Amino acid sequence: MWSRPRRAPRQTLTLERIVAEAVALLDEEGVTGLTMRRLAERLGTGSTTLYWHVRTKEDVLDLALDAVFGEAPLPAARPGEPWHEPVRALMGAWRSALLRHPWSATVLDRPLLGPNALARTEFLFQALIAAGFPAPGGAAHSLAGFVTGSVISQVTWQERAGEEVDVFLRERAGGWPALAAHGLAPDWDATFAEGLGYLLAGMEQARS
Amino acid sequence: MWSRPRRAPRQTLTLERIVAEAVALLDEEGVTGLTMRRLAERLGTGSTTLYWHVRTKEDVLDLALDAVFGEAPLPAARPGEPWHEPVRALMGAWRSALLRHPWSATVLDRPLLGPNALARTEFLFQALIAAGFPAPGGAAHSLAGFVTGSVISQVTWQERAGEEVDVFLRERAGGWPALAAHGLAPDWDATFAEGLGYLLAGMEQARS
DNA sequence: CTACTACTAGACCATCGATCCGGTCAGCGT
DNA sequence: ACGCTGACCGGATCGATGGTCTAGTAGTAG
Repeated sequence: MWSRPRRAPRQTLTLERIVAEAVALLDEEGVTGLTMRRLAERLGTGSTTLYWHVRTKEDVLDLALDAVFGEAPLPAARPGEPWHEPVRALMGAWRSALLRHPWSATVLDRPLLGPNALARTEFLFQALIAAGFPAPGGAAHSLAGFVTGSVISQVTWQERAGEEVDVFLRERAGGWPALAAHGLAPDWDATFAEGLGYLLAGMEQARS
Repeated sequence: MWSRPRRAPRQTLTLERIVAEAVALLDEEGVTGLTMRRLAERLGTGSTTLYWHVRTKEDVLDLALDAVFGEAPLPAARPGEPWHEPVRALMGAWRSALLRHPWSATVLDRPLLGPNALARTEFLFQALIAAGFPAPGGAAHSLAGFVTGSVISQVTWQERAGEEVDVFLRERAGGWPALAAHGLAPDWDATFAEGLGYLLAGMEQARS
């Protein structure tokens, strides 16, 4: 998607409108509710028309996902603050944006090559370099992967784990005593903060 | 899926055979290649028959994914070893199993409630408790999320990032200098080990 | 032998992503 | 003034999919 050139617009139906409506539709009905026909209908056009602006449905998802990344603000640099502050802020904003659109978790299995995603990745690399990591690749990928994994875990448990699953787990809790005692219904925000803290602490230790 | 009872078998076509063939088909053709019809055909039966053993296609994916988790061996306890050794071994095996079946990354957005996945999660919790973490929930979820995210990152970059994407990124590398300099074509094994090291180091620090 | 249940399958349905082909309309060179 | 080109639109349609309806068959318990 990102590597193909854009066309010159005539501005009746624009890529921007398509993406905005796609995000709205995804928010309302989830990933299975996104159909080219339904999306076209909401835009007051035919499904065929979409294919002039977009090559496949995958393109729509790529664009929608990058729009979500765009919601995560890049932290402003405050001189004198410890290096991990902007990193923590970025990862938190990253996570929040994804959680605000839970369908995004289902769709994270694609390369994040949109401009918004790349800008945030670049920010992360720069922050780590400024912090004194000469080879920030491992740290950056770890942080990004951690956010991705955390969001997916949380969303799948929250969304899919309804009554049925809960009952099932508690019924057989005897088979998984430690998990049942400490793993069910976690405080997701706290869990994320804790894990991010571990990562950053380990990185701080390796830095010095 | 996991919360529904099994039927008594007559053993011509069994759930086990279905799952094994599903994994094989997924390995060969990826997640888009898994069709109820194709799966049935490979099993020498009609697609309708599958629906007697399985309620939806989602069930097949649940089962296939749990079969993959089953490939990760549970580390044997060796007395006297540091607490993070079995944890590191488990996470490595977990990751390896998923990477051996790259389609699993596309399918990780579902609750991991199969017996194999739960057994490994339970092992993780117990190892952390034995290590002295009184409330291992945060640490365990962090580790699990980290593995999930790492695998997804690696698979998507490796699979989808072909020639086109590579060229695209290097062309515009000027826009993301730090990323281009340190983030492309990483050594995935080393990156995973590094990130896991950060996590474990941070946890060790919090423990003491 | 009968009845029951495990199990199989063909025909069929709605729906989906995507394409074919035929249009419409704005702007620009002449 | 004119017509042509290319941006843009959409109805009809294709092949395929997940899933159901209905009608069976075969092994087995009584």
